[in-house]
Amino acid sequence: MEDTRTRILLAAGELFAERGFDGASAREICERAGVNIAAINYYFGTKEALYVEAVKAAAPLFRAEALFEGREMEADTRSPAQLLADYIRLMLEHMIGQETPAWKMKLIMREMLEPTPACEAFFHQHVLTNFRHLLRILEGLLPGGIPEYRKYQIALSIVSQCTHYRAAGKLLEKIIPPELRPQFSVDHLARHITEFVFSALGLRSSFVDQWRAGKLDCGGYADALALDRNVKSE
Amino acid sequence: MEDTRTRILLAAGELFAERGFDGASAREICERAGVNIAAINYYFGTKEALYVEAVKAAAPLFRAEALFEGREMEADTRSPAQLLADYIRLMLEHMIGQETPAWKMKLIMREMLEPTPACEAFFHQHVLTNFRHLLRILEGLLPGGIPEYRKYQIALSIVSQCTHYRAAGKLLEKIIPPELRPQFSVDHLARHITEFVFSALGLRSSFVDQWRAGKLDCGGYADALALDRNVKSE
DNA sequence: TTGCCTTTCAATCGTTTGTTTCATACAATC
DNA sequence: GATTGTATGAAACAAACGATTGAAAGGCAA
Repeated sequence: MEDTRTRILLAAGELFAERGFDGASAREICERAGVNIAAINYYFGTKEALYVEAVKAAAPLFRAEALFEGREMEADTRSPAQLLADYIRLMLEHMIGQETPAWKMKLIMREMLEPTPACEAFFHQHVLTNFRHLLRILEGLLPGGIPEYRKYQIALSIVSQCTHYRAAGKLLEKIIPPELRPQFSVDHLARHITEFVFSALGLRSSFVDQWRAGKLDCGGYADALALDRNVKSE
Repeated sequence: MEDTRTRILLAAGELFAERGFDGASAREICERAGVNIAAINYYFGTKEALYVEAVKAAAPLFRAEALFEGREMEADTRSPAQLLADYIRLMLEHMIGQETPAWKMKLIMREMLEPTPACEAFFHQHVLTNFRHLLRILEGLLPGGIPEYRKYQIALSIVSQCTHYRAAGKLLEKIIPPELRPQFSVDHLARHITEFVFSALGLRSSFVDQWRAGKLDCGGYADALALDRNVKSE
């Protein structure tokens, strides 16, 4: 039955994400899946092969290509600023959104922290294409003369802010006071990070004004948080 | 001999950081330490107790108090901007600097990603005090009327950029082209992140000008990277 | 029914795990 | 020199691990 294979893969993904490769025993995986221990050997061969399949099942989430799904690359009328805003929101949705299964992103973050030899090449390619997408978006925003390393630094400053909320997830739950937690939803964080990045890039005169005026769509917010209206202006 | 205990603790710290609690076997730890297996029981009781000791040995690194070492809190003449610049640099030095043992920060990041029940309370307290230090620095920079959640968002945007270079360390080595790698030293990153954050906070008119004029010390840099001089100005 | 192939199951394989035991070696104290 | 407390070492403990086996069960065509 194909259903058995799927159940194993799901249970394995959840447990691998929760406790890592060594922490999740084959017996517990099969117990959660409600199948016999031998099934993991029958369908996947070894536990390691099962792990690779679980990572491969989770990795497609981590794609910036989703930004362009349903659109033609050339016919895309979005401004570079809107593209960056969409990118940030897409990342955050994957990180802390409810739609995508939590275990998939957990497993991917685990693979980022310490790459498994079995998944290394495959996974590296996935992350690299995603990162290059962001670099291309930035090239539309930044002037041509900007040195290459600066693009990398800026890109990493952007992705780090997004990934941090899953990387340090358990810890943040305890650091952030409960009454402040509503301000750390996908919507709120997407708005904050986008505004933070735009402001850092000195794009306030044009893009952030559009942003504030509601001409850029990101999370359906209309009101402005007015970052630098509150900031000390000397 | 006290030396044996120390050797075990060091070997355990390195191996726990490398492969996690489950991945590092007690036999391998003792083999690396050059002691008998029974020594881990003799000095620490259980493997778990040894892990706790290893984390406790590594955690003191993660302190913002180091910013003020050798100074009197009240007599500190540094401006809030300089304090933030120092904070960023201190974090980065701990993350990717050569002075502090790499395994200590690896172990701490591992504990951040998935807190061990044994270390949870102890570790939480450590991170929290560090985070509150950053919040206090920000309060000196930002106006009084700014909402609390904004301070948290900004603080997290800052720490995420610093921690990211260790959290995704192995992966970044493959993403960043070799010829660009010199630009990702502690000095270069401290400068980039500080400037990125200052610019984002709208502190360009005062602090960043001082920064560019070399009046703020951070990493000994004198030349300006001139972020927004390169940025498209429409 | 019969035969055949796929799937599931209980039982067990050889390792490796963390932990413990007991005997020994060392150094200091009486 | 005998004794005591500390430290180390080789061996073995039960338990859990991943992997495998051979038999049983199920479905399906002939």
